[in-house]
Amino acid sequence: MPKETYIPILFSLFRRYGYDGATLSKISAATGLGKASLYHHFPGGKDDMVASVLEHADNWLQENVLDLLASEGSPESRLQKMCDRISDLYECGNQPCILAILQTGTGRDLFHDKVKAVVEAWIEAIADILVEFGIDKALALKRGQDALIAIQGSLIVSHAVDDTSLFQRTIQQLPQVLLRSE
Amino acid sequence: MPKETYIPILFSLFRRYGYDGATLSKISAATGLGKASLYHHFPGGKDDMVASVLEHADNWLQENVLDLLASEGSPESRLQKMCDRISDLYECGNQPCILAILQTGTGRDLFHDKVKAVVEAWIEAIADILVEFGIDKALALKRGQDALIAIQGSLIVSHAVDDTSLFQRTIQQLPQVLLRSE
DNA sequence: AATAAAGTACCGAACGATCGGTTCATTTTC
DNA sequence: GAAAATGAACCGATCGTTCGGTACTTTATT
Repeated sequence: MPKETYIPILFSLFRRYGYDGATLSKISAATGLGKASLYHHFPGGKDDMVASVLEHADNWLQENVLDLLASEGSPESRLQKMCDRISDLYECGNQPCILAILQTGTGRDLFHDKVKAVVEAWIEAIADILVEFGIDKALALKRGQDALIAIQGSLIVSHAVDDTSLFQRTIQQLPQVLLRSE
Repeated sequence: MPKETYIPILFSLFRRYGYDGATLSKISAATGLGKASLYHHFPGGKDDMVASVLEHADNWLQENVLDLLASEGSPESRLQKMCDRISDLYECGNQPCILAILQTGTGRDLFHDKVKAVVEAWIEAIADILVEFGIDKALALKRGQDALIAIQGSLIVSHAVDDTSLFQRTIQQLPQVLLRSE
């Protein structure tokens, strides 16, 4: 099996258990691969696996959000589509965000720069569409930040209180919150 | 030294490294205590330490937020004070939230119920003060949730992009956002 | 077309290091 | 002197990692 086969499995493991919690034993069991085989696909070991997962997430964001936000259609419909993709990514609020998870423990020191770059790109893409909509640039940037805050926060709180409707409500009202004139 | 002496150290270790990342070696080094001494104060081992930290955080929340929100003064000033305490707790956005951290890895399975209870109590305390202010009960509950979402989300995003002004801005505007009539 | 060489995918076994946890003799404190 | 607190050595288990090697497919050489 090619290396790409195991990326989704690694992705779900790392965002569930974090860098320190996702042990090679767990990874071996989940992928069905022996530890030695894992090192065939990812010579750099666990760090290599996380880096591959992050790269995969970066590509996903580019294709499903950034390109989408820069495409044609009304700002409302584009933001609406983004929210749909986001809801898929986090499985309606049932799955944590790898970007948030990787800010804890050993993972933070190793991948902070990459996480930062991805989050910043995301924020700027949202800000861009708001500027295009006619919103002041400084305000657009703040709202882009607020969008990420709402996404990450609703994921955290939804998991904490075991209620994904919280995440879904937040995502559903996100487009109008971002586009509101006030 | 009494056991309480080490709670703040454990607190800062666990919210920085998470359950799996905060190893006994790190804890021993940070507290200056040998493992035997740690097990004297916390016979239940690491789980006992985390439970004590969570209990400490629960007490902190009770004294600095819940009691405050239920005290006298205008809703604005009480919410304002809560935001000040919150800013202290998270050191102006420089420190993560233990409640968010403990939702990852091994810690999640062990402490999810306790985390859930603390977060729910927090949400309800905010909702109560909004009801007292004259806001509809259902809306007040949503805004209580939104408050926690804003706090947790701004912490995550601030750490991600290395900019605590994001957290500070969110906290600063929280009272008027919660009390807005609309 | 037959054969050699190279590459891909995988695994069992073991490595040294560190994990969380324990034991126990000794020191400190009152 | 009794009780609390501690340092040091140690436990089995697990950590991430490496090694040597097998099976199979693809490419290159003749």
